[in-house]
Amino acid sequence: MPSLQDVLNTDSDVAARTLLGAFLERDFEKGTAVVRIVETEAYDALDPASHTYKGESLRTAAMFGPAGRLYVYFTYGMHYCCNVVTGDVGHGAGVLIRAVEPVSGLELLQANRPGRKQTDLTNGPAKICQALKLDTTWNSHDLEKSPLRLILNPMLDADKIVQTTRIGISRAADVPWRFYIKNSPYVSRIVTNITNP
DNA sequence: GATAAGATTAACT
DNA sequence: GTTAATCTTATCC
Repeated sequence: MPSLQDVLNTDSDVAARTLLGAFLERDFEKGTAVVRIVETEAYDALDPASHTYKGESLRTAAMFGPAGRLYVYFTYGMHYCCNVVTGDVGHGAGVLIRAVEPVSGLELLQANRPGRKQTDLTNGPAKICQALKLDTTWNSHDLEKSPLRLILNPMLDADKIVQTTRIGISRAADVPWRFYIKNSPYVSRIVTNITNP
């Protein structure tokens, strides 16, 4: 059984496909919630859209660490977003988790985002961090370990995956490194830009 | 020291 | 569809 680090020590666009369908298990005081990853985006050190493009900084240090760890950043003055680190140590790359769907422990997630419809609970990168209660103190957390574990599942068939350009970026906006599971009601937005329909 | 932009969301027209 | 909220970081005087 290969370790998480072994599987994710690869190009971030490959890892972004691999992570579709994977589970995240989050232990809270009141129980465990499980979610399934349905939308990802890849970022790489050679990619002008990546936080790591201009080299390592205090903020991005986690992305330069070993694969299979967490990178959480704070943005727009109020939101956190989480990534799975990929590639070699010293190479700043990772996969942004853009949307997940609840598998179990739904009420634990709802408690963190009260009043939201079920499909609005985790269909965006900052919503996921709210529902799973993640902030920058989780930077570099090893995803093999509780209370937040990443469990990989077999790679989905290519015909279940849709590939498009990434959302909410201005640089390298033409790079088709967004991936999501076809027909998932939890994907963060309607797609206008399908590369592999 | 000042300023602008940002891997977003929710509320509004 | 448009826009306010809100603050860290990078870049530019």
